[in-house]
Parts: sequence; structure tokens; C-alpha cells
Amino acid sequence: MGKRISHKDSLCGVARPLDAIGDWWSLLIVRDAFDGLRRFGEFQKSLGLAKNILSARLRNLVAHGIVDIVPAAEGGPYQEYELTEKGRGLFLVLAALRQWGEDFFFAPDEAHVLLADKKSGLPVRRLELRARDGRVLGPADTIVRRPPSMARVELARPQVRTASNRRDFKPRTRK
Amino acid sequence: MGKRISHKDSLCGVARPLDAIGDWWSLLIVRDAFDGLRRFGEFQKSLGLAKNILSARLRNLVAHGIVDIVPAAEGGPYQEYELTEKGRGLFLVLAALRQWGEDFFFAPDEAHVLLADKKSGLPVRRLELRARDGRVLGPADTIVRRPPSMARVELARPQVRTASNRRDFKPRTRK
DNA sequence: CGATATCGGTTTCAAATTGAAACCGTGCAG
DNA sequence: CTGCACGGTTTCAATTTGAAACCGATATCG
Repeated sequence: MGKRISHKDSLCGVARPLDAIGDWWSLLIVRDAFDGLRRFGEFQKSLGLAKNILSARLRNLVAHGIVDIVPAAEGGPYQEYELTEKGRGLFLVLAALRQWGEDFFFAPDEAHVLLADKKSGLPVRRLELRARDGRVLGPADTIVRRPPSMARVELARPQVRTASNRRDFKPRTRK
Repeated sequence: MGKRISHKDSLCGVARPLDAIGDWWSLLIVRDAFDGLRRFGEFQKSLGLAKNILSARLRNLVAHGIVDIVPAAEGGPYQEYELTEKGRGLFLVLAALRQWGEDFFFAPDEAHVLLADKKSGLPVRRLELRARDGRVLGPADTIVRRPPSMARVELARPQVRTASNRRDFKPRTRK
């Protein structure tokens, strides 16, 4: 789970999300949640993963504020999992991932499901990144910019514990 | 790497991509590639991961057609890694992930880099999913639709090898 | 030429994670 | 009380990850 944050990525807007959902199952759980699944057993049946893993993943998603545990839904004795606002924010990530998947992971003649507008039934438009003025932006048209007042101090953050910075570190001797 | 494809997800447009890039490092490598990194050592320095892991990840990305190994760039004896068309297709996935990160992973007062239009220097527009007719679509406005001619046959696919479907399976006896 | 360094990995081993199945506690239904 | 489904936790083995050592090819210096 909480993998290490590598030296320079503690401030990167890509690495932090990956710490929360950067494993195989988490995004699939979220996708299923978007599809209306709410119960432990539903997720397990849908995804076919081991119960301990599902348990761990759900705990992680809850810890990251992506899903909430709601006490009961229809009065039953069980709890349910539902997406938080933050979790619902993953909608576009899933959409982008799905479009990429549709573009590159299916043979041209291979049938596959695709994302459609519920009202019209037609496939959705292709996502596109636009500038303020409306121009469509490609990879070469963007930069990651540091906003004006970004202090250059390295923010105090929990020191990563690697073998070589532990105080008791001793290089292993090879046999 | 090639994790298992769970029973019903062999045809899902989300699960297949995750098989290719669904681990902590792969997307970060791709992000660095977008930032212009090309050499093994550059990736390693930027990400701070172990060389064996980087090696494995790059091999996986190459195997999935996301990066290419190009023989030499400036005549040197070394090879470089560059994004393929498929790899460049991840641009929007990264953009979506970054926007989500910017929205939810930074304290309101916490400075962070953000994605900007290179020409104007202004932050990019928020991504949005739209229907053909231009309506902005939220999670509740979409369905995954099976295109007309989707055969209902379970496609022949490499049988997943789990403990319980191996021929020599024997339930373990507890101590 | 020989010594040393750098790059791009592979190998080795230990530690962490994942996964299958067994086990467990609670709340029903009969 | 008996059985059973749900929602997990525990146990243990197998796989993956990671740190550091090692290696081969080329380049650089003296």
C-alpha cells in the first residue's frame, strides 16, 4: 500500500494519486462503485479477488477518503461502501483510461464495450485538454508550472526509511 | 507485471490498460518520458527506484508497445527509450490524474505545481467529458454500452491458472 | 598500454506483498 | 438448536519488490 514517495515526487501531482490508487485493484473497485456496487460481496464477486485483498484495498480507499463506509443502506445489519466526493473525482481518470484502452487494447475487429451517453445512447466525445482560450493541447503544448509563491524549502516530510539511511545500516557482504 | 485478468474483465476497457500500466512506477516513467527523459540513467535518477525494477518496468512497457527502444540518439553507444503513439496516448490519462491530484491531494494553502498551457503560461482548462451534442457528462449520465454485434460467446482466452483449477489441486490441511 | 570510471544493466538475497483457503463471529431462518 | 450467508481476519506459501553487489562494454586519463 502506501508505497514510498520518491525523493522528488512528494510535490508531484501525479505521484500522490498513485499512492492512493496506484495498484491493480483499487481503480477497478472504484469503477465498480461507479457502476453501483456497494457491498463487500458484490465487489468480490465482480472482481474475483481474494477477500483479504479486497478487505485491504477497501481499507486503503477508506483511509484515503475515496470511499466511505456507510452504516446501513436498507436497514440490513451490514455496512456499505460508497464513493466520496474525492472518489467521484476519479470519474475523468477512469474515462481517460477507458478511452485509451478502447483506442489501443482491442483489435480493430474485436468487439468491446464503450462509454456512451445515457440519454442519447451514443458514444461519448473524445476527451481533450484545452487551454483557457479553447485551443486543444497536446503533450508538447504544456508545461508543469510552479505557481508564483512556491517556497523553495524542502517541506518537512516523514523521512523515508531505506536500508541505507537507517542508523544501523551495514552493507551486506556477499557470500 | 502481467497480473491475472479476472474472469469478467477480459473485455473491459479499464482492466486491460491496468495490466500494462497498473503499477506504481510505470505511469511515473511515462510521465518522465513526456518530460523529455530518454535514458535509463535519467529515469533512475529522477525516480530513485532500484535499477532492476526500472529494468523490469521498461521491459514491460516495451512489451506493451508503450515505449520503443531506439538504437542511438546522438551517436553514442547507448540506446534510448521513447514513447510510441500508444504511449503518447496516455497524455490524457496523466492529465486527468494530475487534475485529480491537484484537486484533492494538496492542502488549500499548499503550493504545488500545476499543468499550464505553454504558450500563454496559464493553467489549462478543467477536463470534461462531453456527449456528442456537447453536454457535459457526469458519472450518472453515462453507461458502458455493448456495440450491436457483440457476440455473446465467451472468447477463447488463456485459461487463468489458479490454485483451485489446477489439476493437482488439493485443499491444504491446517496445522 | 594499464588504471579507472561511467553507463546500462543482471544477479543475489532478504523483506514485503499478494493470494488461496481455512477459520471466525454475527445475525437470521427454520 | 442447526444450518447458512455475509463480511471479514488469520494463516501460510508463492510471488514481487528492492538494495546492493556484480558484470561487461566503452570511454577517459596518464
